[in-house]
Amino acid sequence: MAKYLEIAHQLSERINNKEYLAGQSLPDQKNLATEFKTSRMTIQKAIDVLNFEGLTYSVQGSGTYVKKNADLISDFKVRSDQYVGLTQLFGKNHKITSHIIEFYISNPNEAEQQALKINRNQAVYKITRLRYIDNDSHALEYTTMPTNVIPDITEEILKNSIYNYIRNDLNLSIGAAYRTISAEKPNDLDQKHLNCKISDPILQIQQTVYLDDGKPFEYSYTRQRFDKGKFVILEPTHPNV
Amino acid sequence: MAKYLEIAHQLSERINNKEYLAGQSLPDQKNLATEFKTSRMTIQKAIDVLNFEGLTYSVQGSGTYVKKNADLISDFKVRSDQYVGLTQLFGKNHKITSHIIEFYISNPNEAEQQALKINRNQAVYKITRLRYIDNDSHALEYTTMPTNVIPDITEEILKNSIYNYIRNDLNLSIGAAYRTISAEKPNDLDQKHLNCKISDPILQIQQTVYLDDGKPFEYSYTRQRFDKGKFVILEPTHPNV
DNA sequence: CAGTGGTCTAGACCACCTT
DNA sequence: AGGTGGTCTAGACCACTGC
Repeated sequence: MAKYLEIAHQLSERINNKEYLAGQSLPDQKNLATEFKTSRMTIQKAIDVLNFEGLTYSVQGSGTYVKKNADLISDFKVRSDQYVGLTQLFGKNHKITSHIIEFYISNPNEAEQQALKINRNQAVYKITRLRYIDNDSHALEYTTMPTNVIPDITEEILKNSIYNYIRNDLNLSIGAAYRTISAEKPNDLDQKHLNCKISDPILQIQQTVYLDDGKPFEYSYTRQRFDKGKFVILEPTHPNV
Repeated sequence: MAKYLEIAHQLSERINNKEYLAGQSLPDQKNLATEFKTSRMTIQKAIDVLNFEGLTYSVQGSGTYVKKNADLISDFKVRSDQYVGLTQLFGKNHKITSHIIEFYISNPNEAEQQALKINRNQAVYKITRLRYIDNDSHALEYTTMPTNVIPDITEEILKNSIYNYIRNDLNLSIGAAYRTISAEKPNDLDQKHLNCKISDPILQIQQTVYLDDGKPFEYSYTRQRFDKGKFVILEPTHPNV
């Protein structure tokens, strides 16, 4: 492990242990450099990590201070060591299963072509799954993936987690995600599969997900009954640039 | 302007101008250091900025590559140079106005105490506004702010933007935001003010917003009719740590 | 193996906050 | 003025990739 990460880790433990108190400052960089027997640049890289994580913030000419919501930040970080497929979001304490409603190969429509940056001739998987959390039908998921980017999907994979397949078997790493969240009226399929009344709103998350290198590999909709889930985000500050 | 930011800026322009093509690599750090007459550390800080912004990514032992969705990233960055009050999100091309429905000082309820980290005796502003975009009623906003953190709010301020007041007049800088997005059934007030039927879903954004130093200053709900807006996010990768 | 990015050093100067 | 963080240097060694 790099020295600066090691130091960042130790400092964050001190913050968690209240050795450095919220609102108060850390020792100055020169002293930290002496204590950790390293150079100031390395201390600064460590502090950059803490600042990025939102545990601390630095004021030029004054010092580096522990944020007053440092605890919230740490909490959230644990919960969102994820990447959003349902499996990641709920996998720890709950059992996720899937029923495959549709699964076939076809050509992309215009929205899909645009989002996935492919043309009409590039075949895509079309996947419709009903997802269960602890045997309770939870969400309808419509997924489109180009066959050349994510090859050889099987029903077996769909019954578990596509994301685990992408990461572990295809050994690809997932990058950014672009999401649009909206409230919708339930359509016939929602009412049938999600067991909802005509007056029950639907929370829809539409997302395009990209690989590390920026290539889009998934265009999907997830629809769930309004009382079955919320979407949570922590938006950090980025005082950069 | 710091040299590394200047270099980052120039490199990002080259990416926008397709001098460096998507999927291809930048010149190596040593050459860039020579070109910009600087040290490798400084080049690396510049590249860190690009990587952070999602324009590029680096692979140890191989090179630094332009992401294939670099254009999407730049686009989004422009649109979200914000901070989420409605004013920021829509202010450019649209006229935002507000009708004040309620505005008084009171004591916080339990949820507010917890979110704002205050006790029952700390007075808070309670603000209910109906917000218009281009004279079209768009959203109901329920805001709670501690009077000691954000003092001297007036009706005049509420008719415009609280966020501009916080930034420009109080000279405070806004930090992270924690949001929960959900779909809800319309209540009586929604139906009255947002002109919606009982079957029209509501998109609700509940947020706690923090200052730079981590002190929470706003706990609010924004409710809008399902067909009046969506919530959009771009979630970057953070391969750190 | 050569070439790349990742880390680290020991010091320097600057910009800014505090008093 | 003194102390703090922000930047920068010129070089070094290491870890990894890809031929």
